[in-house]
Amino acid sequence: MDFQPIKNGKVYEKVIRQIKNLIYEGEIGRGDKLPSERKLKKQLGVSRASIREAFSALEMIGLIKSRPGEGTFIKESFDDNLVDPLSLVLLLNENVEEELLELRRVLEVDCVRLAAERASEEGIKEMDKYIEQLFNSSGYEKTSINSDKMFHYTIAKASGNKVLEYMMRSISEAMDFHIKNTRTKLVSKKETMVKFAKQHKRIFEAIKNKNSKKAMEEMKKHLDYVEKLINKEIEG
Amino acid sequence: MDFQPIKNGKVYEKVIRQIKNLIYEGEIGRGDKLPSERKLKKQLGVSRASIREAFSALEMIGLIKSRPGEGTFIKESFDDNLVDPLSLVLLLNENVEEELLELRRVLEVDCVRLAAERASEEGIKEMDKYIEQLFNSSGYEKTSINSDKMFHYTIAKASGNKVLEYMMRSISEAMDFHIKNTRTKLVSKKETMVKFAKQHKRIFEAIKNKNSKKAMEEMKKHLDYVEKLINKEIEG
DNA sequence: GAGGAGTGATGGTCAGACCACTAATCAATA
DNA sequence: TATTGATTAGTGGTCTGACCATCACTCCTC
Repeated sequence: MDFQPIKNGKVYEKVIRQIKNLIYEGEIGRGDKLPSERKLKKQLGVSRASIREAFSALEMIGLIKSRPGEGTFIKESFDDNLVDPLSLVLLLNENVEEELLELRRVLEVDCVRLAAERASEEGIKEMDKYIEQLFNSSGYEKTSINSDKMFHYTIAKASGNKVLEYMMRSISEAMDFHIKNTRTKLVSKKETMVKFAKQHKRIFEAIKNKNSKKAMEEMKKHLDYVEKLINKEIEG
Repeated sequence: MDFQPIKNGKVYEKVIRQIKNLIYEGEIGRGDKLPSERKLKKQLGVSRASIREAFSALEMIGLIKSRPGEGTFIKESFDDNLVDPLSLVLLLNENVEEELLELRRVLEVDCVRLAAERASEEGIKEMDKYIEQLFNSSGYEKTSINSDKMFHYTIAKASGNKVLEYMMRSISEAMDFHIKNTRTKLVSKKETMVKFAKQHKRIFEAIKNKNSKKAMEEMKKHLDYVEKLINKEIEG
C-alpha cells in the first residue's frame, strides 16, 4: 500500500502551472490577452486573491504585464525590462562579486566574438556613439557610467543572441547593485576613463573589422584591467 | 512646468523594494525570519493581500520560503530549488532552441575549464558515478537521461561558481522544456549512448588530470556531436 | 520526567466590497 | 461634419474580515 500525498502545493502555484502549460501547448502566446481575473476565478474555481498572487509572481519574473482598466497580457518579449529577479536572488550568495566578475568574463568574451561575426551597420553605429560619449564625458560621472554600460549592452545586443543578451544585462545589473560605490570611484578618475575609452575603441575597431579573435583579446585585456582596479578598490 | 507623476507602482512592489533594501543594508539576511504577514500589514500600513502578493512573487524567484504555522523565512541559498522562473521567461523567445544551444556552449566550455582547475575529490567521484551509470543504462531511457544530465550538473557544481552553476541549470531546464522529445529520441539509440559515455569519459579524465585545455577541447567535441544530432533530429 | 490536551500565532484561502483607470458608445456642441 | 464631453461597463488595484490547517509552545495530568 503506497499512499500518495493527497494535495500539495499552493493554489497560486497551480494557477501558474496551468498558464505555463497553456503557453507551452501554444494555446496562448506573446502579446495575447489573458482572461480577466474575475473570469479566471470562475473558470478555475479559486478566489481572486489566489489569481492575483499568481499574477504578481508572473509579473515579477517578467512573463506577463497587467494594465489597469485593460487587462493582463503575456509580454511580447523578455528583453525590454525586468532583470531584477535574478539580481535579487543573487543577494543570497556569499562571494557574489567574484563570481559575477568571473561569469561576466566568460560571457562577455564570447559575446564580443559573436558580435564581431554578426554586428549590423546600426549596431556598429551605436557602439561608435557610446565611445564618443565616453571620450567626451570625462568628469561627468553619470554620463560616463552610462556610456560605459551602454557600450557593453550594445555589444551584447549585437551578439544576436537574446538569451545571452538578457544574461549579460542581469549580471551587469547585479554587479551595479553590489559594487555600486566601487564603480563610481573608478569612473571618477579621469585617467581611468581615458584608458577605458581607448580600450573600448580597440574592441570596437576589431568588431568593425569582423576580427573576432582580436576582439576577444582586446576584451580580455579590458576585463583584466577592470578587474584589477575593482580588486584594488575593494581590498584597499 | 514639468509635472511629475504623483504616484506610481503597485503596493506589492513597494513592499518588495523595502524587503530588498533591508537585505541590502544587512538588517536581515539568510535564514532569518520575516515579520508575520499580520505584523507587516500593521507596520507598512497596507492590506494583508498586498503583503501576500509581494511574498508570492518573492517566493517564486526563490528569495523567501513560507511555512504554514511557522512563518516566512529568507532562504539560505538559491541553489537548492526553483530554477523555473528563468526557464519560464525563455518561453517568450522565438529561436530559443538555437540560442540556448549557443549559450550552453559558451558557458559549459568555461565551466569545464574551471572544473578542471578546481574540482574536489568528491566532485570527481560523483562524476565517475554518473559515467558508470551511463555505461550501464543503455536501453533505459530515464536512467540514461538522468545520468547524462547529472554528469553535466556535477561539472557545473565543480566549477565552484554558484552563479554559473545556477545559470547552467536554468539553461538545461529550459532546453529540456523545448527539446524534450528530441532528447528522448537521441537517447533511445544505443549507439548514441555509447558514444556519449565515451565522450563523457574523456572529459572526465581531463578534469581528473587537471588538464583544463584538454577538458575544454573534449567538451567542445562532445557539444559539436550533440548539436549535430539535435539539428539532424529537428530538421529531418 | 513524560506524555497529552489545549492555546495562540502563523500562513493559506476565500468572499465581498470599493476605487481608479480604460475603452467604447453615444449625445451635445461648435 | 468633426470635435468634445458624459455615460457606462469591464478591468486591475486595494482593502477588510472571516475561516481553516498547521505548527510551536505551555501547562496540566499521570
